[in-house]
Amino acid sequence: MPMTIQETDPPVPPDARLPEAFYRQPPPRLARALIGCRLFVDGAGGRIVETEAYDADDPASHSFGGRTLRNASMFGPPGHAYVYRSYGLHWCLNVVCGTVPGGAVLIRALEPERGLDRMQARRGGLAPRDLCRGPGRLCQALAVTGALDGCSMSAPPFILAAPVEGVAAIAGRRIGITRGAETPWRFGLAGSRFLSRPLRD
DNA sequence: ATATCGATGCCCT
DNA sequence: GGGCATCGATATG
Repeated sequence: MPMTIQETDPPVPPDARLPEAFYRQPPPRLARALIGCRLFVDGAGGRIVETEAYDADDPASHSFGGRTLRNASMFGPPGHAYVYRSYGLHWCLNVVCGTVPGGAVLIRALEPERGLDRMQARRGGLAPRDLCRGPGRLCQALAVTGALDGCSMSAPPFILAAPVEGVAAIAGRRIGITRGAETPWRFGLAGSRFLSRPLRD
């Protein structure tokens, strides 16, 4: 008989919905606040361990040059998704936020907790550690595509829930950008093994 | 451990 | 045509 992993999913948080005001804060603050939150897409996902902030005054941000067809969701309501295609092949998920238009938080990594079997099936049977370690990998594991661009994070298929335990977040420089590289708007859960890379200044 | 490279879509000049 | 908010494979210390 083949060795199978029996899933022992922890319970879904009873009230997943975060208040609308939660998303009305500047991207760096929301990026920090999202560390430790739980993100599920159709029940698959886990604890967010890595984020990055972007805003309209930021040369690294897709919203920097103003509204276009691709970034239109960044100028829509806070608390909705901005999903874009990266390097022609990957998808990346952001949470739109801020007190002015053009802000978003990129979800870069999470610690898988629920739906391990589905995530592994989508990711070629990789170990849990490698399922959601990076924004493109995370979207593949959770089946996030452009079809979810503009959708509310407070409605199916999304669940985004506040942490149930204390969170120690640390900051560093963002990854994979050329402009605005000094800005320390990358946040990570201290000590997590599920980061895409260690946090660096 | 770090470095380099190719794949690939599409927005923008 | 240039430039990516990436990934996986390969090469080398």
